[in-house]
Amino acid sequence: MNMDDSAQTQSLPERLLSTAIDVFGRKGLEGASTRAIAAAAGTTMSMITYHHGGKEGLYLAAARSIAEQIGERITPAFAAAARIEAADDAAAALAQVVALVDEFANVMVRPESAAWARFIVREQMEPTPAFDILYGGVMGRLIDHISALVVRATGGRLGPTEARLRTIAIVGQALVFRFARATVLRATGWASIDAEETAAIRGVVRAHTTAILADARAGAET
Amino acid sequence: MNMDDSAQTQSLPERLLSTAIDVFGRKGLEGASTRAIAAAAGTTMSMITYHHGGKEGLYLAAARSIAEQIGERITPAFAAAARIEAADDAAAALAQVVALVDEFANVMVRPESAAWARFIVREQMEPTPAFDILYGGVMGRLIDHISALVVRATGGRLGPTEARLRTIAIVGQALVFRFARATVLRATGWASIDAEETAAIRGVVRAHTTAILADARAGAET
DNA sequence: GTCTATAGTCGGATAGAC
DNA sequence: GTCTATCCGACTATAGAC
Repeated sequence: MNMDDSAQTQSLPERLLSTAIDVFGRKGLEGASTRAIAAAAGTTMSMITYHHGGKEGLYLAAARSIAEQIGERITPAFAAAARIEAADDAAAALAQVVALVDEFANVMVRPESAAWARFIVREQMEPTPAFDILYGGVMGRLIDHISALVVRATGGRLGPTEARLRTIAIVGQALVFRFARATVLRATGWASIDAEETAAIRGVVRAHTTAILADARAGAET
Repeated sequence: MNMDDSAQTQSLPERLLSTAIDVFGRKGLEGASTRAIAAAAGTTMSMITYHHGGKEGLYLAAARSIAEQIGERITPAFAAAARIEAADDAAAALAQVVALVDEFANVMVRPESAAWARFIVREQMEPTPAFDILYGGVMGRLIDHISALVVRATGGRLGPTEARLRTIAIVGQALVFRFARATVLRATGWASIDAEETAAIRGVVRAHTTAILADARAGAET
């Protein structure tokens, strides 16, 4: 239930926020108690009311914080993607999709993504107003950019919906290693996912993404 | 919060069980209240104590019920898979993986899977003793069979761990359409997933699976 | 800004009527 | 087997001391 070591350097509102992402992700909005969150953040429940206006306010603030953190990490990649989208070079677009998905897989297997991944998956299953914050803030843009690149990478023959479905399926390959973590560990017999395991996962996702796009391009040309 | 129309024909313990899968899936073990489950099943809380020995007992019974239901549906497919595993025919194995994943995708997009899919995803994120029931009962066997077929389909060069990683990635493509449903609807602009949408999703998953396996086989032969 | 104390609600378990 | 009534603990929110 504890947070990272930087807890000491964070202000109390920040500490509450990062703890909230973790605990809400594990227990859900109704399953998490404000007492437990406050205790894990080293303070008392009434501080949640004071700083975030109550449990609901803390939950929405947690969603905003997640969208912000992810946005900071991938905005640079979006700029590169936008350049390649404009260039209309299929080979470059394919390479960029593979690079983006590879980076996405890398983020997904790293422990930092665990807390907000759990939070996001819960919002998928039972969306609340927080889902709008997450989708509008980062998820929608990710799909927009990758699917635009997928269209380019396959020679421009894919319709927008099919490109989006293919994008979701491709990204799903990387996502599964985060949200089905318990199954991944059981199936492989791994105790944890460290450097070696990460490399194996990323290699598989890269190989699959390349194979899918090359095949889709060949199919489009026929 | 209501269940299917067959509620009238089910016995009270069965009604409690199917309602519990739905509500636990949405709210989680701690988020769901026994009063809410009992009310949705048209009875009172004390019936949960009587029939399942309390909230925890009901939760484990829900997990057993899920494993049982899925097991009934896929055991026939396992028999066919086992025959092809023994035959060692790469083309047949490839076709069988595509067929299994296609059927899996079909189940994943249908509304019946929604309730137990949510339940399973929660167990992935925060495993409880119920995870052992789910993994041992059905998930492990699914991965065992598909990965054995993947080894055959790619010419027998894949190691067991890589075959399992590839299997998880392939299955992840189908899974994502279930557990990231909210994002799928937003990204495509669909209001729901009916016959036409299901066909589009299955087409994408089939195409990707075929492309991945064909490429892996070609790579293994080099 | 941060804490303690308290009020009011809702949760799960159980006893007992039918 | 099913329900009602009740107990007790845990929860959120809030008032007020420092």
